[in-house]
Amino acid sequence: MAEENRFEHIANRLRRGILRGDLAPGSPIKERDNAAEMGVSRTPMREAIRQLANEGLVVLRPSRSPIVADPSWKEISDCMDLVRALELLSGELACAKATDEEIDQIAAIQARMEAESDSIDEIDLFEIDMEFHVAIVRASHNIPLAETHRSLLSRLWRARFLGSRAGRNQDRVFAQHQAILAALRARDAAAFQAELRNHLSILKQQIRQFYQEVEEETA
Amino acid sequence: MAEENRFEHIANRLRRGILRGDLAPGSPIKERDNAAEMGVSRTPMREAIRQLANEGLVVLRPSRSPIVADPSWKEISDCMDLVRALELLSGELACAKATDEEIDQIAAIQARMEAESDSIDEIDLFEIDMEFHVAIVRASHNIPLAETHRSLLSRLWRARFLGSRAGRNQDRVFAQHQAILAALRARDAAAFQAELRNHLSILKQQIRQFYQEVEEETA
DNA sequence: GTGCAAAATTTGGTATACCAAAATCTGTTG
DNA sequence: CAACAGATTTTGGTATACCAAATTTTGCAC
Repeated sequence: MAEENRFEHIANRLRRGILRGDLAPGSPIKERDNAAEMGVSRTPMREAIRQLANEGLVVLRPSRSPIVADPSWKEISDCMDLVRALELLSGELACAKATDEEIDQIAAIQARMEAESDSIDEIDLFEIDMEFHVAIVRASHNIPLAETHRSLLSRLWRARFLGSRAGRNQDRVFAQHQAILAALRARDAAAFQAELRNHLSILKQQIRQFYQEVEEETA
Repeated sequence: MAEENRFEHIANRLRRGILRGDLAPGSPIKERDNAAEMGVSRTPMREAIRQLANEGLVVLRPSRSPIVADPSWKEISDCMDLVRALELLSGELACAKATDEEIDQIAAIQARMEAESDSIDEIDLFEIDMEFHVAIVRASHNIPLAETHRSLLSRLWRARFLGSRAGRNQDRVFAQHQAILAALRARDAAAFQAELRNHLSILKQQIRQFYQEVEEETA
């Protein structure tokens, strides 16, 4: 994956920690302590924290330690609405501009997902799911769109992961992906968007359910 | 406006320079030289450059000076498609959720724009135009959406400014803004989106024209 | 025990110095 | 004159030290 600067390395490490839940939402990330702990100076740690901050994974507070973001359901929901809008646009563009090779690649991702679904790690499987969506957006041939989408997805990663784990409906997800793929193959933007809407609305529903359960437990 | 850190100050200054065209697209921004020139150390200059980089205004190259971004027409066009998608979503949400006060505020912005149109600076007028669009997005009550939109707008600022200057059709813009506003007042999402599409397509057309003229001159 | 003021700590921000990699310049050699 | 190897410069990255603002703790007085 190319060269990895120290601060990128730290950022990745922190990101993983946050997304896997090792660093609890709301817990502080002290610049100095954390840097010392990982054996680096403040400088790269600073950059890493900034990076995660503008990915939305940590929040900076004036004169206070940065803390791991703890998004409300509203925030998650807002992000998902945004992701939906971006993927709908991607669908329109991809149906018009994607090359046949790109569509084959997307299909290959889905095939891989189905093939490995019961032999691999929960997290790895989920990563493939994300890849599927990312590949579709990339097929739009709109780079700023792809970048924006990627950044939002990483912000939603944890919520989507927890939701999908709670959901336990792999087969239905596969069917939805296949339907989306078929629409793309047919270059039928309207069908694509309909299927995508359906897929994402189910996903969102799942996550909402998960958040409600957590709230009930907390209350 | 809050407090302004040194690096924010530098970032703003550089941004203005880029957007106004004082720093030509493609010209290098040397960390050290630039820092010395502005009487600060490398540290805040670094942060400022990073900031502008992830706003898309400068591009970082490995082992080379960062340079002022020089977006192609394709890139501008892609960003505008993205902005359009975001504003269309905002319209849908704003029609459903904006408060009457917010709508009044948007109307006030437009009124101010019309009132001051021939007494103020070209750039200031343009700033008000941007404010109008930002206010609509804010009325969606979707913060991630607003942030994403803001970041993209700043990236497009220069292109839109140059396009609008070339266009010289203030009255038509006013009419379009009023139409959008009326749809919002009526909470008619479909009408809102139709008017917005129209407005943005004209804007884009203008910018395209401008880019073509520049290309012809260069060729 | 309570309230408040002063001291100590924590924090972000900045300056400066150093290093290694990369790019560029330079001088020599064929 | 061309090509190539070595030296120099430029660049980004990192470590470290210092400062001021803000927070937190401490301790004294009532």
